[in-house]
Amino acid sequence: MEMRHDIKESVARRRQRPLVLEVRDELERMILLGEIAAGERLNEALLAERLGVSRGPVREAARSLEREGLVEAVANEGVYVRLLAPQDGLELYDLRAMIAGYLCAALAGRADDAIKAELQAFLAAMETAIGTQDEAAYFDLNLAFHDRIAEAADMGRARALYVSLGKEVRLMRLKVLSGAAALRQSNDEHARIVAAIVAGDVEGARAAGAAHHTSGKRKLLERLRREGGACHAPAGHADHVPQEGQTVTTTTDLGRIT
Amino acid sequence: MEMRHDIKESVARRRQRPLVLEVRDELERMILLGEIAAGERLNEALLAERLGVSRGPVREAARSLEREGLVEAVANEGVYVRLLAPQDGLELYDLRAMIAGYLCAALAGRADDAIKAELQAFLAAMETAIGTQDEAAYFDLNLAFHDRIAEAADMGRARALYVSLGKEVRLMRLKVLSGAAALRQSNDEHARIVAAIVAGDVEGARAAGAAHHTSGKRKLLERLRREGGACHAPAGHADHVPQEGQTVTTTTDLGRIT
DNA sequence: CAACAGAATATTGTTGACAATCTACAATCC
DNA sequence: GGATTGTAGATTGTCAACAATATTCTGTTG
Repeated sequence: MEMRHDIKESVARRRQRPLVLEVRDELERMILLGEIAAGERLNEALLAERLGVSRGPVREAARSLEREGLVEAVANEGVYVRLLAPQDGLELYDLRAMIAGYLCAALAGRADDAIKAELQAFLAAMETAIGTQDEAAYFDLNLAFHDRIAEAADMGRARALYVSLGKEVRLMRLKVLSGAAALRQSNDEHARIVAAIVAGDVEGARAAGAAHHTSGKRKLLERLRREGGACHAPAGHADHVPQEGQTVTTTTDLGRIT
Repeated sequence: MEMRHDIKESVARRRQRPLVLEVRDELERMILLGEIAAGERLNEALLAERLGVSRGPVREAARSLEREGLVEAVANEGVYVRLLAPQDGLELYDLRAMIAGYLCAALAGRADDAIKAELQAFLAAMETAIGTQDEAAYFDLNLAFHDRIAEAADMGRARALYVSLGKEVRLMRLKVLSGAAALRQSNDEHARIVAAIVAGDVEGARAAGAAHHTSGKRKLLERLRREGGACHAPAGHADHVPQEGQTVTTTTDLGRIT
């Protein structure tokens, strides 16, 4: 009896991820890549048809994304891609800086030689990307570098938060890692983080990890001062998003802008 | 036409809330109060029947709770109330301490006389509760006090995180606010927070807010040393462990269940 | 008696249909 | 003309049935 194929098929089917996971990933991808713009509404029926599933999994995926902060649901109206106000963005950077510092500190207290070497290899690879002016490669390496730190720190909730907040930040569609000078500064900060982790300097690692993200916030502040407006062009149908144009204040070491 | 405010409010209230919100609140209540024990599975059909709805809203509510960290879904098997390991609890306290410090610092930089007076009134009320040894009242006041700080700090994401992490902590079912000495120490720490906020001392408020939560972590550590075991008495049915080949329904590592 | 295959049962995964609600636009009135 | 009301279409909210999968039970076999 020809069983091989049947068995393989059976195993494949058993490992099939529930549709809601596929849908969630796809929606997240579309949102993060801007294929669905900030402030835009997610049409359940349309998305379901395009993805070849029914509306049930789409609705579940939307609820999941809602709790993660990528979309916002309005009763009897629909779910919208979140449109962040400038002060929301600043807050996200603050939170992310704190958690990054926490993760770096945790890793500094438990890092073994293997992870230390791995992080130093990341540094070298990013240095190479800077040399060849390959910004796309640097971007990917940068992402992998930070995720590796979060993973190695072995802090489940903090890592999840860090990743989740990173996705929220991407809603603003800022291109901060652009230009040779920015890359240069970024990897210098990376080097300080790695040095502190390698030295087992817990507080130094915390400070370096937080500072690296705070510099991203500084770039956002500069852009806000220059452009003065919202982070993203407000779509016509985003009335439910709080967007009062009040003065942005922040309580970190960067002082406050008025 | 001049429509009175209470009428508009009444109409708004009558406007039916989607079932998924009601179900989510009810499930959250049941989990937080321990009516569904940690590690226990949520039976969709049973819950739907008990709540008088169909399974759709129950599933959506579960997805929502999953992203919040209260439950964990396993593909083709069900969603379980999260069972926290001791180290997960410690991590939650750390995160909560950081965010509380952030919120207190933000409030110290923007507090007006009204909120300052309000916080001092909270202090006095909690002092009274200590005097009459009314632990239940102190518990409620304590909750309201911290939520008021989070609200007044006007940091949307940080506040949501603070509240959400607070619920996760409750999964461990610890009774830290018990005994006259504990209440005494707790309100002394509250007083330091309020003093820093009233003085507009941003960094002092951050430190006091963080320290207050760190002392909760210390109590958890003491208990762990004394009892040596898990945070929660392991029920016989609560030893569910996701195994190889199962699709754990989360894209991010939401921590382990043990 | 232990181990195993297979049926029976319970539970989750998914779907399409129907009801409730909102939005857009045309008809009506002042 | 501008505001208001009513209607049609689109979209979300909810449900119950069916399919796929996991679990439990049971009889069989070594």
